[in-house]
This record gives sequence, structure tokens and C-alpha cells, in this order.
Amino acid sequence: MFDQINRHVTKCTNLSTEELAYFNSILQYRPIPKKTILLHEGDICNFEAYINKGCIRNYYIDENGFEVTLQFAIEDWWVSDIASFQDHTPSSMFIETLEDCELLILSPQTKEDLMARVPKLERVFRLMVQRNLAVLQRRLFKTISTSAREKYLDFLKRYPTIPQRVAQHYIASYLGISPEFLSKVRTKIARK
Amino acid sequence: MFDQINRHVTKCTNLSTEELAYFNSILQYRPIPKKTILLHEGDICNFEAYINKGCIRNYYIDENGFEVTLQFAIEDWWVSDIASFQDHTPSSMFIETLEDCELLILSPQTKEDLMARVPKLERVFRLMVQRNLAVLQRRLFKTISTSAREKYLDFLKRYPTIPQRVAQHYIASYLGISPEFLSKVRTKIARK
DNA sequence: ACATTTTCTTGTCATAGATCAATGCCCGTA
DNA sequence: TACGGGCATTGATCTATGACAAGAAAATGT
Repeated sequence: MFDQINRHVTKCTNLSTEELAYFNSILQYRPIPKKTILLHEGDICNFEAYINKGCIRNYYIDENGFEVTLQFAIEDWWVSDIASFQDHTPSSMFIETLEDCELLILSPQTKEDLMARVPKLERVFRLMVQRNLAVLQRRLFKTISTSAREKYLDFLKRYPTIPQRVAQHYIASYLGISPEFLSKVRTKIARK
Repeated sequence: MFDQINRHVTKCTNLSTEELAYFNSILQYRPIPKKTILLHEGDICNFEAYINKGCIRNYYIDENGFEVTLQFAIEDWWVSDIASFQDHTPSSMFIETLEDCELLILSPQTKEDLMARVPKLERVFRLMVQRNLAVLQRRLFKTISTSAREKYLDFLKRYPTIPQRVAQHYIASYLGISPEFLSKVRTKIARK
């Protein structure tokens, strides 16, 4: 059950058996059914969840009720609203399971304890956030500078497994285009 | 000369006088004239720079030669291409001074040393990156979900001092709209 | 297997914003 | 004081994408 997450965490540092055991002991295992909203806008995010199995997205809802998907997360990813989690401030996003999931969860307190007891993990988490940031920077750039078609093709290249797992209108909301237009883009691509 | 950066760094942790002294001793002071390109696409970013004075932007150039400004940075901010800096991989962005600047610089090696010697700073830098990430998440959301007008008004609210310091076409490239259209948006706002 | 809901497609029309071109402005340099 | 080069503005088109509507297809539960 912890194999996957342990491999993940030790990718960029090495931990002793005791450290790993401690780490695993504080993770809370939670199976969650699909279509469950784990975090509502306005809530304070009290989890940082490693996905052992399943698929999750987090998204915003704008003033007109339109959803903007910030991220899809699948096996071996973490999901959270870091800002809300860190500062205990109300979140402005939603987090929702798209499939039945198995999660390994850190609460703010256990994470603090963990960092205090295994300081090496501070670095691991920093690197994780950095990677996240780099990915998001690139995405903003692409969002601003390319057409719907290119964004979709780029998405397929980077996340080839996602389209088989989630409904297309979610992908549209990730790309920042309407579902109808995504459909048109797809038929055009298919025709060629 | 180090007052500002020391206040900045001790905002979320407290360091002993020796730790601070060590930190300051490894910072490299560099005055840089305006319009200097500090990092070219393809280069490996070998600095993480704290801005003591001045204004900097980093930006991408797309396949059609259009610039997309990722970020303006002024006093009390850090600039770098973290991904390139961390992994020693070629950067895909440019970093350019917009005014004469005074920088305090970390190289990858000195940063490693610093982290090893003052582990508390690991946390400080993680929090910095997290904050960055949260800001960028919000920006992506706004970029996707709002009109040029709203984005501009939002920009004015969040960064009220920037417009006085940088040319308008830079702001347009930050907002992801053409300079001409920004001009039109502005006149419309002014008329009301 | 059927009914109901959700998702996807296709068409028409509307619009925010891009592109291009022309003009004037400001500012640094000689 | 004049001149040249970037900037900003304005107006006239053009285009990618959105909005709406209706139907087809696929998924879901009973």
C-alpha cells in the first residue's frame, strides 16, 4: 500500500527505514467514491492527498458559473489547495474525485510534525512545488500564446491517458475553451 | 544593504545573528544597467536574484516572435527560472532588467551550501515558491475566465505601482492581449 | 432492456480581440 | 533646435472562438 508513495518520496532524497516507517504511520488511508467533492470554495483545505488510485480534478467557478479546471491529478500525484492548506485561509477552489479513489492523506498538523521530525522532506516538498510551478508557468504561456487546436494537441501529448478517463467537457474547461468548440476542433483534427 | 532582504527572509522564520551573517556573506551584490538581458532562452539559469532596487521582467517568446511576459518583479522580489536553476536544464525564458537594478544573487552552489548550513531556510524557500504558485494559479484562472478589461483592472489593483514604471506594451504582453487593444480598453475605461 | 440523464456533435449567428495601417507624441542624441 | 526611433492611439477590417439551439449518442441506474 505504501510502496508507490515511498518510491515517489525517495526519488529525490534517501530516508532511513525508521523515517519511512514514521512517514507511513502518519498517512491516513481513505477510499473515496467518485463524484465526491473533497473541498468546496470557502472551505479551509485540511488535506494534502497523495493519489494511490483514481482521478481527481480541482477547479474554480467564475462569476458566470463557468468552471475552469486547474488540474487533473491521477496516480502518483498530490492534490490540495496549498495556499489554503498552508495558511488556513478559505479556499477559492473546488476539489472533486472523478473516479473512485484511494488516497493517502496528510493534515496540516501531521505535515508540520513530519517536517519537524524528518527535515529532509522539507526539500522533497519544495522540489515538488517547484516542479508544479514550472509546469504551470509553461501552461500559462501556452494558454496565452496558442490556438485552441494547439492547446488540445499539446494536452494530448502531455497527458495521453487523461482523455480516456475523463469527460471531454472537463478537458475543454482545462483548455479554457467551450465544450462545443473542443468538439469542432476534434472533428477537424480527425478529418485530416 | 542587507536590511531589506534580511527582513524579508526572517518574516517566516527566525535566524540567529550568525546565520544571518553567513547568509549575507554568500550573497553577491550586482548593480545592473537597464535593458540588460540576464538570461536568454537556451541558457542555463545560474542565479536566483533578490531585487534590492529596480524592476525586472521575465518573458517567453512564442513561435511567431511574440513576447509573453510571465512576471514583473520589483523591490523585495526574487527572480529566476527556478526549473532551470534547480535542474541545470536550458531555460525557455528570458529575464531582462527594465530599470537600473541592484541585485543580491545566489548561485546554485551557494544555495545548496546555504540550505545545508541553515536548514531552516529550506522552509522559507518552500513557502516562497508556494506563494508564487498560488498567485500563478489565480492568474491562470483570471486569464482564462475574464475579459481584457477585467484583467487590466485586476492588474491595476494588484500591481498599482507597475504601470508607472513600465511601458504599456509590456503590460499588454503580461495580460495576453495586443498593445493596440490595451490602448482601446484604457480609453474606454477613462471615458466612463 | 428501458428510461433517464449526461455527454457529444453540428449548424448558425454574434463578438471580443487581432491585425494592419496611418498619425502623432515623446524623448534622447547630435 | 532639429531629428529619428520607439510608443501610444485610432480606425477599418478580419478571424477565432463563444453562445445558443437541437439532435444524436453514450452512459447510468432500475
